[in-house]
Amino acid sequence: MEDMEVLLQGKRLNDMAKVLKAIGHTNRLRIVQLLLVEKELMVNEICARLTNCEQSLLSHHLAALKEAGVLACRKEGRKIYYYPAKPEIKKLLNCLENCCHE
Amino acid sequence: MEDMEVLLQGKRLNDMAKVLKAIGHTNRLRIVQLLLVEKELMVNEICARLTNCEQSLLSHHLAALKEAGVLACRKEGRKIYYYPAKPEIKKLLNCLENCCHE
DNA sequence: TAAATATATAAACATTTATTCATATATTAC
DNA sequence: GTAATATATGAATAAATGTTTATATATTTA
Repeated sequence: MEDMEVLLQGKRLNDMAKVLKAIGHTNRLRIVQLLLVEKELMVNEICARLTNCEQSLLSHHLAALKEAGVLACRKEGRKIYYYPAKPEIKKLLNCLENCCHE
Repeated sequence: MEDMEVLLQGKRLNDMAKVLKAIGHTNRLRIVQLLLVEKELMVNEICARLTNCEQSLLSHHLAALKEAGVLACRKEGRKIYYYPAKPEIKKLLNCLENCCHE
């Protein structure tokens, strides 16, 4: 019972750390902010708005953000639109911004 | 002017990513949670509460968290107490927890 | 169905971050 | 001032993450 609680805490911590790792990267953070503002964008459009992030690299970033549960996507023909996976993401980013006023 | 805004954004993003990187690690996240609950703890006490984290490694972790502006510390004799650097840290962790209900 | 477009994937390599281990510093106690 | 305690530091190594490059897949268009 105690064991189980410890394990759950551990899993929870892992999930939390995973989200932090996913967005703890300048370009990935920028991607998330971009999608919070624009609601959703296709890969191409995201790529165009970033610096130092070519197609394949962006694809890796998006996969990481999706895997961490930060972004989700939907397919429309050959285009794929990415968007924030849940409203809590926006709140998280707001809190983060508040943490970083100098 | 525009240049400056871009740079400031860049710096802001960097600071934000820095905080995320600092706490995006299971044991460091645990440290922060611990200190949010206990208000403050000396290094030894933190060490005792963690698994897989010997003195020197903990010291490196604490330095990283301090450097990122997540923790602060005060010295009392030969003991050093660490504590959350600002109240926004607690809010950030709360938001993070909300992000990770499954 | 061949070419073009949009995106993903996988392997190789580069860079960063985490961990260990040995040692240093500062403070207190004897 | 020597020993003990509490913590930090630095260099070496190990492990994880980021980036590139080349190629694959899926969809649409001609």
